[in-house]
Amino acid sequence: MDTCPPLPAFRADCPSRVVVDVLANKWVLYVLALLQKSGNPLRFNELRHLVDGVTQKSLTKTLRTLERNGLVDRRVYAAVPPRVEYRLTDLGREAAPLLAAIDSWAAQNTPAIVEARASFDTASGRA
Amino acid sequence: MDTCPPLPAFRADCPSRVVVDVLANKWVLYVLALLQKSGNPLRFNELRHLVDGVTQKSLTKTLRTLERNGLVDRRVYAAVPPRVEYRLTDLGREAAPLLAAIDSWAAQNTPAIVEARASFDTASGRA
DNA sequence: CAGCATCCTTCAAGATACTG
DNA sequence: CAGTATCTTGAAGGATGCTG
Repeated sequence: MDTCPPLPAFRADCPSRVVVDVLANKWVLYVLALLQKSGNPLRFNELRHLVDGVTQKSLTKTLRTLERNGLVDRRVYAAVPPRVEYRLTDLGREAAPLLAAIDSWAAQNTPAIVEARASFDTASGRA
Repeated sequence: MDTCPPLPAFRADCPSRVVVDVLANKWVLYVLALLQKSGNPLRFNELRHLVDGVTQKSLTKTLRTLERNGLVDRRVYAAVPPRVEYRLTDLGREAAPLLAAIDSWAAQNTPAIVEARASFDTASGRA
């Protein structure tokens, strides 16, 4: 049930597949990594500006998905103006470092990737 | 250049953003994780069957992307029938464990996620 | 402030057929 | 075997306007 030996989630009918589908997403990665690095709960508009380039619609959808999958806790405060805070759940606190690690690795290895890309493009572009 | 303090890749104009965009992908995760767990090079159709559910088109595109970004090496053998092997580059060998870790975590925590999801759905579905 | 609703575009992915 | 080419669909994402 919880594992699909020998290779988790590679089979389409494996339950963990849907979990990977949730996590292997750009905005999910940014939101979880940011909530972790922040250490504090973040409000909707805080996330909106921290996750540069995300639209309100995409962020809403991302946060709903994370909430639905038990990775993020959405807390609404009865106040005017409205105040909604998002924080990692215990489950989210486990997953976030895995995604943050990808962001860190990406940042460190961007030059190598950019170089590989340029090399590939020139090799393909010309004979 | 390589880092965007204090939060890598969260700004849209940060170069590492494109690297995250490559890695935060379902098929990329599976291909890299499989190549790592295999330890050996894998042929196109081997990957096609191991990554259950991927279409030939999507796999081709995924592999091209990985090759272009220096994560996978594509080796063609002049033979009949044609033989093409894919293996991790040094860069790919660094990145793969990070993605494999997500797959493992997903497999281990699927029950919790499924439960959270059911809980959320019943709470939303009814008053 | 934190969203939901709507419209519209685009572009990624599936199905299918063909080739070096 | 390992792809490429084409067609079609449908879901993701942007823009805009409105609301509790």
